[in-house]
Amino acid sequence: MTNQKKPTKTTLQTLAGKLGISKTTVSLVLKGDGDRYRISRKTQQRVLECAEKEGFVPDFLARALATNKTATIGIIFPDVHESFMSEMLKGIESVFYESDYSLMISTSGFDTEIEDRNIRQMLHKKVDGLILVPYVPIARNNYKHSYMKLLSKTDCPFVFADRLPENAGSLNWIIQDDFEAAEKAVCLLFEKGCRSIGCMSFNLSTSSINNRLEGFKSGIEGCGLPLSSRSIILLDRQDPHSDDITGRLLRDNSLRTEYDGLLITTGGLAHKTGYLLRKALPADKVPVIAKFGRDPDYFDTGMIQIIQPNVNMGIAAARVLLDKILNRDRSPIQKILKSRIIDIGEKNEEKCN
Amino acid sequence: MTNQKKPTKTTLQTLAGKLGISKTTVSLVLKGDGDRYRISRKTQQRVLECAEKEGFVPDFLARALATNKTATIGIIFPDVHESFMSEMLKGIESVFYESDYSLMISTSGFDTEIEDRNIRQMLHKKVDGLILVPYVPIARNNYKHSYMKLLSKTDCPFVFADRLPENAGSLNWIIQDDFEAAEKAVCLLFEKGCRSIGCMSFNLSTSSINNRLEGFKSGIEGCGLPLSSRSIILLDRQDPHSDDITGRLLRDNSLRTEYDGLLITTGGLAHKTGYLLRKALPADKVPVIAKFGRDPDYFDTGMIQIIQPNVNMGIAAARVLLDKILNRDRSPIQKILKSRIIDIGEKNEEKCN
DNA sequence: TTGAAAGCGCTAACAC
DNA sequence: GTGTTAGCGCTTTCAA
Repeated sequence: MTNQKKPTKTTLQTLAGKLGISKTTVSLVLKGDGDRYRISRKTQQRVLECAEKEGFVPDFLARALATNKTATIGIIFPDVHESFMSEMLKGIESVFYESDYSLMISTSGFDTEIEDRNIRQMLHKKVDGLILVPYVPIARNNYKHSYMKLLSKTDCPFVFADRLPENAGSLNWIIQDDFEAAEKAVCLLFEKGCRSIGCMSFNLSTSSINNRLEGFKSGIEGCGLPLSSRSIILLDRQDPHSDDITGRLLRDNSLRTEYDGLLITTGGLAHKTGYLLRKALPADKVPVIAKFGRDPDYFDTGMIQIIQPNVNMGIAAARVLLDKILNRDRSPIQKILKSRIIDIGEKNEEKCN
Repeated sequence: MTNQKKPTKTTLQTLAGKLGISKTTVSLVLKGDGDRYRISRKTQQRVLECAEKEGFVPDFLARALATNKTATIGIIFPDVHESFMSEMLKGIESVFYESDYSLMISTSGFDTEIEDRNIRQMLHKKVDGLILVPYVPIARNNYKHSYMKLLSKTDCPFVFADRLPENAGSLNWIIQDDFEAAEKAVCLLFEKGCRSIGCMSFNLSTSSINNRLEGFKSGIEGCGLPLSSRSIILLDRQDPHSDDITGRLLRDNSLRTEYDGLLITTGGLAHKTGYLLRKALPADKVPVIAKFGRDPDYFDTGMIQIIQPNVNMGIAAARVLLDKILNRDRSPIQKILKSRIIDIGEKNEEKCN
């Protein structure tokens, strides 16, 4: 009834007091190192029982301060809306769940300053490792990620996923086979009879997009088709109300009619383009479209889909990071995961939610 | 060249030493309390400069241990794939970004034990607050969330979002107007000429679904239509390969033909149903569908959409939580946010990604 | 105005 | 086998 505000949280000290032994012994036993330090079975037993009875849980912050470890992983995404975020996250979670790590997540909302700040914040909060999906601003060719300097001098292990910043040659990363996937998609379009194949993309100077464009070119050449200045359509704006795909398609007549096949490097752009073309052209004039990204469940777009290994990318990134955290070996690990191409009408497992 | 391993991290102590004053003074000044403690302007100036020069950053864990605050918010989602997660997250982030909080996120993957564990873990990690989107297992009518006990005895403020567990009457929560939205959607179907309106839903005993079902009934009665045992179709499985919508639609002929309007309580289910019905029936026999959830960009489903205020729900939940964290007032805050109904063919802002 | 010192609760090197 | 003790780096009360 008096100032019993504090239910006197059970601490190591409390336990030690109750048992009449020292904090050290208790700590050792509770960590499972009892045998290694040859603490008598009897003592161990008593400690365990008492801890159980008192519902002792070691204070996280105190331990973290002492060990400088937080069992927390930081993850930086460019944006929440990218559908691959949830898939990657699933993969990442599945790995870290086992080891009792928590995930601290932040998105940069397409703003490099925020991205920078978020990375700084995570390092400040002492995450044990970092998974980074870098954001690359559109149409700035020589953009340098300012956080690269920060990262270069941190002890905290990190791994890039999906796309790379500049100079990532000797760092850890997991990406997908953008080049090969684009190449194959072009071949598939060719097999379907397309002879005037174009490629449409946002003009992002990031590795994944670059690789897709290169893969496209290689595919075109591999099929013996000509490559012209009109083969690749680069969009400089993501804003639908300005000089982007809508405007281009409406103004440039030939753009609407000169292709019988189109490789589109991102899903959203593909859906929009498909939507516009279907509106603008008679059905038999709409080019065959191949695109990166999976269609939403239960919507048949009639496009060739390049399915990216997002869940696996998450798993791989998490595993690499865990390895770097646990082992002192800092030699870079780099992986390229395979995509899968789903042909038009090919059976795509159905999901329900 | 020698054992200079440690670049001797700058600490309060270091600074104090360099300046020839005490830690206290430095700490006070750096926290901005210099004036309040009437520390001389000159000293303050010196401290600030020195801290700047040395690039001093207070150690997060040490401060957290001392203050028992982590500037971290825990968020529990049932699953990453629910599209509303990314929208809510956007809202939540927008609020906490300002105040320099980090977000620790975990998903329970439709498993109540994991959900429980995750909450426990977040409390253990000393999050300053918790946003919970509870998972409710399908078809278990009397399910009790075991974490309610845990929460009842924690000091950590928390707020429920989107749906409520049992006994949430006196807790903080933000939900949406499921009842009214369902009711209105039914009226809209009626206005469109539907006279045999059914409702299809997963059989989840959670507040949001219950409210939608009640809203449906109320709407039906409001329109003067009869309510029969066949008005509501409850599905007990989410597994598409078992006795769920697919099976029901294929086996039960009348199910396919007895409705001219359908209210469906979740987006994924609606898309699947629409897909199946369009396949099974001639176009003029497919019932008009109203459903919760927004269609994917650039896909016209021809359904009435009930757009839920997900971003705002995130914002509201975050604000409430922040308020509870900063103020000692613990009286519950509860809000119901409005949904918006988009009629078939109504212009829906287009996005590009 | 400023400083000393007692925490916060745990870890780990070292002593007995 | 078990205990002592010095950190980890910051906050905060109290005294000067």
